[in-house]
Amino acid sequence: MRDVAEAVGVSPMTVSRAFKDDKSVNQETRLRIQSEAKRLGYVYDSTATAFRTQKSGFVAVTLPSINNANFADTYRGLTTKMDGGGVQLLLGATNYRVEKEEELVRQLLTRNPEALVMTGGHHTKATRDLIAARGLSVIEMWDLPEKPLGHSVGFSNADAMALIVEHLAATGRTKLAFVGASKGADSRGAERRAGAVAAAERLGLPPIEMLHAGPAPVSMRHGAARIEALGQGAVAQFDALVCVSDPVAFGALCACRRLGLSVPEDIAITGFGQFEVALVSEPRITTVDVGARRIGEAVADMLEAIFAGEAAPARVEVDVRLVRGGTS
Amino acid sequence: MRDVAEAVGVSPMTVSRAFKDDKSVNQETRLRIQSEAKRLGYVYDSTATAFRTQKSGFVAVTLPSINNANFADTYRGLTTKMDGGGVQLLLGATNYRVEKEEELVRQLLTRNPEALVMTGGHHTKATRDLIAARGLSVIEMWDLPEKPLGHSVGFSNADAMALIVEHLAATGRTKLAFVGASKGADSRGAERRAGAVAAAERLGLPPIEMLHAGPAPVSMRHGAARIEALGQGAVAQFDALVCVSDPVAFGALCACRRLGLSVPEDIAITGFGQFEVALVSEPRITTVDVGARRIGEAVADMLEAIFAGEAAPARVEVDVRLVRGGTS
DNA sequence: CGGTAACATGTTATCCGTAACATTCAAGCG
DNA sequence: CGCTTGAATGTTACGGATAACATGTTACCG
Repeated sequence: MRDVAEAVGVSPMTVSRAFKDDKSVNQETRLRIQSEAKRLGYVYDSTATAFRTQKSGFVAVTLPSINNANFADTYRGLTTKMDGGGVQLLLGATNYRVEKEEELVRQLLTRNPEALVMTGGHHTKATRDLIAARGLSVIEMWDLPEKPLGHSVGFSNADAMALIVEHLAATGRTKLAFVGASKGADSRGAERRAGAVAAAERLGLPPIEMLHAGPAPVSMRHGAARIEALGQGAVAQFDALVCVSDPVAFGALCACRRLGLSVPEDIAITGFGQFEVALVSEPRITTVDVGARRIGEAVADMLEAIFAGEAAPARVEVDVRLVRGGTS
Repeated sequence: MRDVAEAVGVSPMTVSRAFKDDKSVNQETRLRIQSEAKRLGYVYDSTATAFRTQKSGFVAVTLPSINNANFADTYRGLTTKMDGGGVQLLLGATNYRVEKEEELVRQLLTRNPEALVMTGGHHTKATRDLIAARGLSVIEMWDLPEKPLGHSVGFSNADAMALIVEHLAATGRTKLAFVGASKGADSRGAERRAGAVAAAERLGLPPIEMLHAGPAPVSMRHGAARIEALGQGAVAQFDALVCVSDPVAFGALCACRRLGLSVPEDIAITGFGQFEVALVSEPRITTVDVGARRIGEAVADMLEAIFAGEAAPARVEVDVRLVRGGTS
């Protein structure tokens, strides 16, 4: 920047101003500076700016996994809406583990992000302390925690799953099995399971059988493997497979087909999250649309308000709705 | 850091050393510093370090889309292998457009990344100039460009697609249609199409019909919509649908089922990329395993070598192999 | 006991923009 | 003509960590 300043014959301060939208710089001077900067191959250094102003221009985001179309949709909603806002997203994956999240948050915080967006409402104590000590704006998404750290955008996984169970009960299904990850790993999955169990009890259905498809994250192959391993006889004892997500449901659907069970005649299958596969598969999978993308957009709106110094709502609940497909 | 130094009764320099693996710090002093830092809630500031040392600790990565399981796998391969290496990935999505890529690279470069990993080998001139002016280490992945900017890790999309066409020809299919994005948008898709066309010509097959499923990116729904829109009669004129990717193939498979065509008896369907859906669907989809994850891992190895100052290979070709499923 | 190596810590200057304040100059006004 | 005002630019002093060099301290040697 000094070089550019000397070449043009002004002070570095003027060059600095010329690169921002400071209107006090003479138009002609600005043009001369810009052309000279280009000629010299000068590239503005965000690092120095971040250092001097103590504003990094980063928003840190944690996702359980990048390899999940739901979270990817949320991320896309976020990026698309924030595009051009002058902030960059700094992404990290927790692999569904709060310990990994803690490590990640620690790492992300060293970059001085101006806000932190986390997926989920379960964190280690150290994570919470780290954040609290900072006075950093926090948004938790995908859950609506009872004790939020700051803002939250999401929905109740338990209530959303109850929609499914109510629908199955209303269509005469009574012998339900829940297909999900083994206990503990994925908190959203656990809440969905709890929601299903509670809804079944409330509706007077027999207890739901638990089919563990392995440690989180579980996807198509795990759903398929679990059902195929059970075998036709065991699966046929149920009249509905309540799956923790659409990919798992799809896996279960394919497995049922291989086992010679027809869906939905012999057995109903439901998913969760409205992944693309649920909309396209034949038959389409009954699921719950949780508006993954809208969550991201709502978070972006909230961030915008926070940065503008406006009052942002502490809690935004996004709508969820049952989407009935051909599998139930 | 000064606060911590004062609390412990040492100079800031000693604190700085204690946070690195500088062995010259007394073990006891280091422990005192660490406990005091923890007590005071001190968090190391990467921004200042990046500024002072002129090393950002960032590796910039561009992907066409985060919403693609193949690229997500590559990214996971990258992160998993680089974990603990002290560098952070700075991710951006180009939405399959070189102009967006240019803007993104411009933005990423202001953060002084120590290396730049880009998906694909097609860039605007401005992008190439920006990178050249920096003398930055570059790795292009997923393609093997004729004129690479630096290192490259990938495979020939055309050759990989030829494996599919050869397989179809060997199993007696002759009336092929290619289902992909409309021309131009996605360079990898375009290369696959070109590869299919060339292979068909070489094998003496009739020219491949082009079925455009819309602008890139195309996924399940686009494949399904294109085939359903054609109708049973038109589709039945072909004996194989060569799809640009597994999701498109899956969409086509579901559409064929809806149209009452049986796969593979009436028509064969092939995908590309070995997405999970290809492995799980019933029947499984014939595809090409391109080792998405291995690409990421190979890039990580290359980065490691580059940072260690070792000689890294300019070009790494990953193996691809045909994976035959039940759709052909 | 002087000398030296090995270890542990301190001092100083600096990375590059920019906030805050100071200055210059021309124009406009009573 | 003196004064004010606004536009354009300059000056100074940082931000937090660290490279390079300097210093102090202990241990051990012949």
